Amino acid sequence: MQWSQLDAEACSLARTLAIMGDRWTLLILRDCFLRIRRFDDFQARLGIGRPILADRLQKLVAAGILAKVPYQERPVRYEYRLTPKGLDLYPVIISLVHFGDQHLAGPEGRPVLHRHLACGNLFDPVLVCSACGEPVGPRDIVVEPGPGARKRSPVPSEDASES
Amino acid sequence: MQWSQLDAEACSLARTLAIMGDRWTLLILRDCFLRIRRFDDFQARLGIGRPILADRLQKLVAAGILAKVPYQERPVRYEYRLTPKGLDLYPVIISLVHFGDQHLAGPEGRPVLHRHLACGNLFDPVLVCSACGEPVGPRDIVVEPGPGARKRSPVPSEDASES
DNA sequence: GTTAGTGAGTGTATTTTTAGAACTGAAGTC
DNA sequence: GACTTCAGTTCTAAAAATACACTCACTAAC
Repeated sequence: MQWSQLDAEACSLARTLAIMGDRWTLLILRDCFLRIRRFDDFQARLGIGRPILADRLQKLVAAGILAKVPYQERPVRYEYRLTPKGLDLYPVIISLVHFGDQHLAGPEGRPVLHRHLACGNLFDPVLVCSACGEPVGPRDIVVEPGPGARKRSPVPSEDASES
Repeated sequence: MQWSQLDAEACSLARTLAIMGDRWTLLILRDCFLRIRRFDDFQARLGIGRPILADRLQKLVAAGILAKVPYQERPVRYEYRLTPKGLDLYPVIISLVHFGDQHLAGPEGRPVLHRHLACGNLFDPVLVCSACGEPVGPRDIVVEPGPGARKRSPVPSEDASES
């Protein structure tokens, strides 16, 4: 399988990874959620090479995750803002951060804490079922083919013919 | 910034990405959650090159996300199983899949659906606050330095010294 | 007791990415 | 007119990922 044909896979994970599966994209997105918006700010914070940054920003714009909007006219300068689609990536970022918090924090503890404005408490993200509101774990779920399924679905059944 | 020093960053996202930030690792993990466990099964399903697969599995074992356990003795053969730490990556996988479901599904619809065994319904994952149980979005949270914070925290304040 | 077959990997050559610096270009500032 | 800022682009060299064929250990068959 080639990287470029990942998005043709009938797998939502593969399609998502086709957009954000490289080293830098998620780091750029992290900064987007921290309200970094300008080219040079990304570059300075991340220490990323300019050509790579330009390429990644362009791809994120093409994917509809960021929007390039002018913030001044005379020399036209653009900044990059999360679109509603981009904002939907928040659970991904938070889940990733939470895993790092749980398992990868050094002896000093977590680098950052998250406070929920609505209730005022420090919190951890919890994944719950939209139907019943209970937390869901890896063994609480069954995967079923959906309308967009193709033969090579993530369900391991392709060896059925030789069993 | 070099890829290799990502895990030294005082950022949980960067540390997590240092383990799983490449093209293949998350795809391998997806298959792990679908109970794929053997070298050749991964290889056949993913179409990944054997050297890359060997490398990634080794790294995941080193990171404590997978465990290599023998499943037969005579020629000692190993399979790769998720550790408890690995199981904690479930929210990451599910969030990524859900983003793909929402925004990247083709006109035919979602490739797979998820059913919650506990309540029996098809569902979407929702991220809620562990303290109050309410859903959290990108603008409902403030980030505060934690005990493991260093000067280069994700909060944009590093230019203070040179301004 | 050679020969073929399987599962799990290595080694090497090739392609891709990436890093890093310098350059462009438009506009404002001194 | 020289200098600076921002947002890139264009180079080259170096690092990394990748594909492909190959090895190794063992089993089963002949």
